[in-house]
Amino acid sequence: MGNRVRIKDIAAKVGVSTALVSYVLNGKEKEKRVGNELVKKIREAAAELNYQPNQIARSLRNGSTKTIGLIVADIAIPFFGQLARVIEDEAAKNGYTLILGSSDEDANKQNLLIDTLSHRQVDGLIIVPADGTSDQIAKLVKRGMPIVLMDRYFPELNVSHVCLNNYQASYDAVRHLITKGFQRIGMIAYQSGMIHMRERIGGYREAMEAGNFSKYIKIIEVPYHFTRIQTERAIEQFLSDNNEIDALLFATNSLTTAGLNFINKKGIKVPDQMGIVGYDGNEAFDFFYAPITIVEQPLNEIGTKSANALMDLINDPAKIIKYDLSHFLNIRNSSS
Amino acid sequence: MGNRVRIKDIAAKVGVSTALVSYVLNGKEKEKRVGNELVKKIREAAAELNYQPNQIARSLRNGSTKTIGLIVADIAIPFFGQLARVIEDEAAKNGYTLILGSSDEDANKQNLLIDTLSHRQVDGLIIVPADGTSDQIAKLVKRGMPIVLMDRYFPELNVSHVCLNNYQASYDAVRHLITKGFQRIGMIAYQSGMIHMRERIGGYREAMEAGNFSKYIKIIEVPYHFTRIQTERAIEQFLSDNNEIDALLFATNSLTTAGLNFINKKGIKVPDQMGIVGYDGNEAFDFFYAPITIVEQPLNEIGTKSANALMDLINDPAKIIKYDLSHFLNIRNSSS
DNA sequence: TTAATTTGCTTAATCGTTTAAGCGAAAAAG
DNA sequence: CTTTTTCGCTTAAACGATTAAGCAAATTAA
Repeated sequence: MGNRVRIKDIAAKVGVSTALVSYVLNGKEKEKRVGNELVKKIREAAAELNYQPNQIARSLRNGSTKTIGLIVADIAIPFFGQLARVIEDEAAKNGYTLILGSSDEDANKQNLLIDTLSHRQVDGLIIVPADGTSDQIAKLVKRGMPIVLMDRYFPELNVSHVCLNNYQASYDAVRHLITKGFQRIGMIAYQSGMIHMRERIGGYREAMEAGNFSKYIKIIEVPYHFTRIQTERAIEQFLSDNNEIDALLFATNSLTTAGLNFINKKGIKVPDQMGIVGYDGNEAFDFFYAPITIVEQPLNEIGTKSANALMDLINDPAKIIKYDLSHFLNIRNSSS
Repeated sequence: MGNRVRIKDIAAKVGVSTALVSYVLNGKEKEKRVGNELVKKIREAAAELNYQPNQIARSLRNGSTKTIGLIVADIAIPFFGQLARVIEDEAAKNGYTLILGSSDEDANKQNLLIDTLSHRQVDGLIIVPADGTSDQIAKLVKRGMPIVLMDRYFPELNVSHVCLNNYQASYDAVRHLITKGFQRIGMIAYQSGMIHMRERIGGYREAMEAGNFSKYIKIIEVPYHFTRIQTERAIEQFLSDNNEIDALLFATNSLTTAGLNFINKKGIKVPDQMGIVGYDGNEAFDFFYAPITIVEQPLNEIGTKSANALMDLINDPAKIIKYDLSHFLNIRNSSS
């Protein structure tokens, strides 16, 4: 703490100015033509005193913290945890460190996090934006903050993003179910105006129409909180309708989990009584008696592309990049 | 970026010194007796210019970054993701922000992370220490860095920690299996000198001895990498022995997952042919045809206690706290 | 009326780095 | 032998905030 060694201490020990020490420790001894003898002495003194550079001071002076902020919905959700890990590694390769925040899909929390992180002078932000936060993002961009949106984006904003091609993913999932003979396919999604959810729903809808099953289109959107109970209610509602459903497309991992639990409880057999396709892999779905067919997202690609898009943006504010990546439909027993 | 507003700009706009602005924005206008008129003007100017404090400059001056470093084995593992989330929230309540790192249970990576984070002047560290890093921790402590070890600790060091009472947890799990009539209970653990693993193994061993089943004690320790294949080999080895086993205790979540996959593949029936108890809950284990009995750790308690222990330590370096928390044995079909 | 105190502000140092500018001395060029 | 260039180093400002110290002016006390 108080005994921290500063450049000044090394300078004093060797008997030179702090400038020389800084040059040497930053590897600029050639460029700044520091004498060979002193280079050695400075290196030795730094090692001997166990000098640890103060990145805060350096950040203040350089105007760059080599830090990137990551705002996800909830780091406890494996999908985001895995993305965080990929981003962490990719950032580290380039000398960046991660500062973390979870928004709980809440606009106010997200706003607080953005403030906290930008006060900490992060060089850029990777954000999984919450519903209705287009203004927050727009304001940030106008202030000149490098931003990459991940998992979702705002079509009205010209901001970098790395997402799944959600429309295509849902479309393919439904096509697959139809191919397997399912017709009365229902969908359970989150109540959200965000594009990723609208596209997942849109893909479902259009695939149903393309299959001439418009009359069987049934979508229930549940709120983000109390997912479990709301999902149960949604399924109950599906079941109590005259036109029973014979398959379900779940728009996220947690909806799938909640749904399967309930389907199990009700004794509904998968896939005989109900075909199932979910989003985002999970070990849980491998252990289900009928392993679950999954729309898999390319996590590594999303993470690395997000990190690199941000670092590119930091170096060149004009470099706006938009990715809509492809899914992989991992077909298993639950849908055949 | 370049258009950032500084205290100096507010001072210029109002026509006062930067000192006054700082006093007002920090709520010290009474203490420092700033005139009411100016207080209002300064507040207005700050709002009008949309002043955003520079936490880096403040950190440098104050010698505190209001930042805590969190080093886990892998943030992509839900167990650590959930802990991170709890810590994030608890830290945020006290104005602290999280900086994140994953060590992969690797001493070198951990060392790099510790350097990176301490260069960034984190006020303290919460570490899930990798095997063989006692020296790293000791050195940090000697340097005066506030540290809380989580999930595991080093008995030889007088450092704060928040862990499970792993001995008791394994002991209870084995007692439970014995009660249910299992006798030839094997254990699959990680190859690790870390106390948490030694205690989990120790608890197993002593419960077996207490049940007069010493002769059935069989432990295989698999390396951290290539868990999947190594776990399969371990189970094969158990099965090929003369004394077949009738139950398995898995020392972690990922071992359980790997093990169940293989047991499934081999067509072994749980619990009739093999009783199972694992560590750390996971949705996956609810969906297994025989839901898995689990040693559940009190994640919220571990996280909040770790965060608070660290913040206490930051405020009072003498306040060393050690918790060994209790598990909850969630008994389900896999063991009865 | 003078001295002491209070009020309300400014000045300037400081945190630990980085780096442009400058300055003798030595070496090279004329 | 003088001038120019190169070499090897130091000085000091800057990043943006905080805060101890100081200083007039106004107020109160003596």
